[in-house]
Amino acid sequence: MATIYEVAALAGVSPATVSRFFNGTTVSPEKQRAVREAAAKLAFTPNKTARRLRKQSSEVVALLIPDIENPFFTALARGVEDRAQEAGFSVVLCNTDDDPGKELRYLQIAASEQMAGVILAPASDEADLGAIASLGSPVVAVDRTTPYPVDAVKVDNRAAGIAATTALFDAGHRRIACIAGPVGIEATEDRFLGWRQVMTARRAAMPDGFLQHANFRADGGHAAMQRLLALPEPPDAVLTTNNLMGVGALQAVVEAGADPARFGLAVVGELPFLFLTPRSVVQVRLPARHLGTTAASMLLERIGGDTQPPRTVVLRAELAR
Amino acid sequence: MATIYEVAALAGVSPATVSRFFNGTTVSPEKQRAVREAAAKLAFTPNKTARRLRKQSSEVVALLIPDIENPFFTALARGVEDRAQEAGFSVVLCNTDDDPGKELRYLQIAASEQMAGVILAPASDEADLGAIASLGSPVVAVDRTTPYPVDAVKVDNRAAGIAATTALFDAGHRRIACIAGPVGIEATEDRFLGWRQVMTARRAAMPDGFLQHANFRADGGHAAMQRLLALPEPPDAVLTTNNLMGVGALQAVVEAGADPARFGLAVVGELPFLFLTPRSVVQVRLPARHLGTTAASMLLERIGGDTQPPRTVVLRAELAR
DNA sequence: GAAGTCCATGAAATCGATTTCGTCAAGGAG
DNA sequence: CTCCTTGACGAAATCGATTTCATGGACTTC
Repeated sequence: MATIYEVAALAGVSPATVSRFFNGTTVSPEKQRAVREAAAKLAFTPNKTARRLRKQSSEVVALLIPDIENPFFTALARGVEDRAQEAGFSVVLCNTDDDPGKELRYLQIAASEQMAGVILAPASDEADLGAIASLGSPVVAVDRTTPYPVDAVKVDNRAAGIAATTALFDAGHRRIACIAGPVGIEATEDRFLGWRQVMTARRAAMPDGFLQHANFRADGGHAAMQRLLALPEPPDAVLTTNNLMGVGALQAVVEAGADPARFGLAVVGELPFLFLTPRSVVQVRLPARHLGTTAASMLLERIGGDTQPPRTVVLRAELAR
Repeated sequence: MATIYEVAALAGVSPATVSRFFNGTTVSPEKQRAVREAAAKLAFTPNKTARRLRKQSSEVVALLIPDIENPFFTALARGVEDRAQEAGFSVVLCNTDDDPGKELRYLQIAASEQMAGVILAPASDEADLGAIASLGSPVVAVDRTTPYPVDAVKVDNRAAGIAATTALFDAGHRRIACIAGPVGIEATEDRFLGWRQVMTARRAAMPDGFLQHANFRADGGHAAMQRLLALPEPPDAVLTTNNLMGVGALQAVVEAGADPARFGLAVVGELPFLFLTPRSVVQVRLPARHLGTTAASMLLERIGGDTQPPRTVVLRAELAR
């Protein structure tokens, strides 16, 4: 790998001039040509590490998501990537597994790698954004918010929960259970609150056991659904507050021999790779990719020097079909 | 962010000693304590950029995959990540979209970022590994091989194609079509060859149109299936050479009103988030995660200085159920 | 007790870019 | 014609770590 010094020597100019050439400062035409030729001959690529050390910043942003195997987050990641790419930034994807420890580690890495910024779907409220924020790197929270004053992009989760539950009511269901995510995650908690609000307003019964907490994956939804079906008086419909739990729940319904077209299922999110799903399944489509592009845009503005007070953008989810 | 100099000053030692403390060289107990305390007080984190510049290497590996929204590749990525994590490495995920241009760009970035190594599912044979290889960073090809002499981890794709096709035969199908991926991708081409081998051996007819090429995504499989169903004498079964094309094909079968439990469908790979799929669907399970961990292990060995000649590891796929 | 090892340590060089500062020459104003 | 501004450009400092080299003291060994 050729260095700027070798290029300078070959071109008969100083390293400073080579640097200027590559960074757009004015350089006389003859020297431009000399540098261009020398660089081409040596296949020179500027060393990003050296540049980063000197400039104290990079063209890399970190994206921290809880689960890379969840299509919601990969779609979101696609959005971030596309937008960042346009602006000449690379994206580093990090899997936090909803583990605050891993999250913290990645945040520290982002800091010590001098990344230009961080987009984070926080695993917990404790996310030590303090560390990052005090560092000057901008942070944008996505999908979930944090108590720290940073930009955020989220979905109107309460409304999503309300829409989904209402749709189940409209389909004639009354005994509607809810499979919610782990406690403490604002996004899915709001969806659960939407469910409760509708249930209360419609004076529907919410017996013990109708609220199940589960991990965010399919196995969690599956187990929770089995618990619901084992109740003395099981529900005739269920709302899951994310997509993968919906997959697991549907699986459990099918396994139990119930007719999935009869049993009411509503999902906040989309059942991924949907094809044989009964039409009766209610889905509230979340703008995953859009969340990503919006978050990336906001981050890029901050990186560009925007210093307005933190904003929160709320996107609407819409009932599919 | 505190620097090593500030720590040194506070601890009353030289920067060299601080560096030695953090890198495990012998330092007297008193100075160890002094450095530890100073570092703690200043919340010192070593600047990775400076370290990387000096050491000419980093603890980051790049993983280049064609499609982050394909569960096969995310599972693979998980494998890579888990293994790398254990060894203290971070993984940077890059989406090549099966675009040789993007792939080349990311390879150059990997080079100029002085990444410790690259794991690559090549988008094309032209992948300019020359650039990377000449650089000294080790490279491991995964899922697909390349003409360059690098380590590789792949699946016995021919056998997978044979197993899937044979299963369709065993289920009584004779008019079996094949939806293959784009030409030039070795992995799926081998699967197609497996199909042809079985068809030839069993003297089954392979009329024009029974071989369809499609892009690797669900929409490609969907369109290809529609073309197959529109044939004057359509097939009664189909093999798709990857998972997402299988999703699309199944969708098309259902839409066309055919009974998916009757129409034979075999997929090399797994239908993701499978639940209502007819039991009759044949799936050849690919060890996605295992491909990832194996590739990561091989890469880590190379990073560790292993210089044996390039190896190719072939994993077996097994018929599901 | 002299000579030879070994080890902890600090000073200074180093990685490869960017950037400040100063110089020098050309061009414009008075 | 002289003074001043402007712009190109090179020398050298800088970013923050690692690493080489030199030194001085403690410890062995004969």
